[in-house]
Amino acid sequence: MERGEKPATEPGGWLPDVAGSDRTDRIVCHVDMDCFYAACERRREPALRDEPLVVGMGYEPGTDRGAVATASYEARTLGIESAQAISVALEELPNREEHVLTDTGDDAEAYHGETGFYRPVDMTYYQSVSEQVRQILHDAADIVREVSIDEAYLDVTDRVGWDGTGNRPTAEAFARDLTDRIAREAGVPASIGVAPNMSAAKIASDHDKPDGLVVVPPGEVRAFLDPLPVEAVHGVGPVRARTLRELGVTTAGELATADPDVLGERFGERGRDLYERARGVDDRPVTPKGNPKSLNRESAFAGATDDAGRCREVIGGLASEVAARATNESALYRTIGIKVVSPPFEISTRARSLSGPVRDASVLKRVALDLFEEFEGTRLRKLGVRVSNLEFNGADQSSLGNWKGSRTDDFEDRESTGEADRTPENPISAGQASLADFER
DNA sequence: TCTGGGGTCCTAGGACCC
DNA sequence: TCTGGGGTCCTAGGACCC
Repeated sequence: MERGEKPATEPGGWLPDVAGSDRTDRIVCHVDMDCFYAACERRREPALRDEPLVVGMGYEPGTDRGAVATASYEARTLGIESAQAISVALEELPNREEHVLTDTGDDAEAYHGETGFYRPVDMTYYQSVSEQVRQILHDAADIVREVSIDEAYLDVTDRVGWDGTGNRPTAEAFARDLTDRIAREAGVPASIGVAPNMSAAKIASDHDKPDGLVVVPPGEVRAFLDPLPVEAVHGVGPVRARTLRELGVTTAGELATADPDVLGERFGERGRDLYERARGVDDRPVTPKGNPKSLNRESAFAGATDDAGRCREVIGGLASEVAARATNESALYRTIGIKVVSPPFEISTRARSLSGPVRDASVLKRVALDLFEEFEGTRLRKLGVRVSNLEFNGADQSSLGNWKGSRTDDFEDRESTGEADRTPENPISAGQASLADFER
């Protein structure tokens, strides 16, 4: 391999030329579940329907711990927002004699709600519902990209027509059928946006939630986007919105007619993207989701602690969990990192790369603890462990890279002997390398 | 609104290489 | 020997998304 040349199996590396990537007549569908976690809870507990419902994690009655993951629309009208502290959210719920299930399954004495409910996140269950939805989507479209547990893009160019000519259903009929089917078979509501590209489809699905169905045909994209606030454009959060406001840009239409050079100056590469998205231009092809780029586990203390022993314990626990996930995903990692958050909310990260990919829980743990040393005794509220620079082997390798062939079955759970390690520049094996790295 | 957990992508500066 | 240009990798931090 020439130096600098990326191995072809590199996750997130180049993709083969995907037919249709630069077509302007694509039909892209964005499916977005409405309040997915809350909808799942209602599916198995119908009494929660039409009630204000807060789903959160980490809540401990009487503390500020825990944040809202999803609030039902009924709860939102009461002022409850996602990411809000649960203690605050519960105060917004009207009172009645009713119990609230806590994360530990006990009734919380701290709260007697009225027509308001709290349920702890149950990811395993939501995953199972998500899987049902996933199967429906794959049945409905040839190309599906799952973005998250409750969101996916579909390229339905070959199955749907804008105007319904030929034997194809119209975009609207297709989307209507799809939401009906998801509701019927998976038991959860969805909103759908259809447009000529991913960005516009995403904005469309968001436009009329819940239970929305918005179709934006090719000729109408600009007219649809222009009046929307810039925040509607994917990639514009609070920080960029403020910067844009300083430039006099508050709507997507204004962003679309802003000076692209100025945007490039302020936002770098992203500026160009935002500009194009606001103009309704987005050539990214819908591609199936590849392998993850990093795996990470983090956890917050109730309050903050400067107890180094306790922190080391947590780091060790998180490291084991990350290692287990890596095994689960057949991932090898070359970079190990930690994240520490100190009050009020200062985030620091540290990372170290090994000379070869490994999958070794003890190395992971030791490197993580080693990186943590510099923070020992510091007051911390949160800790995290992460692995990145991942490589995959085995049958779960998705779509790309398998053709490289040679390195599929020569290692199991043992440490990697990845190809990269056998190059002339680096003849040592990954196992040796990782230990040498650690001791240095 | 003082903040949970799991991710992605981009940027800037430094080390290092030819 | 104090000096060019081109490039990659690594780390740390930031913004954003769900």
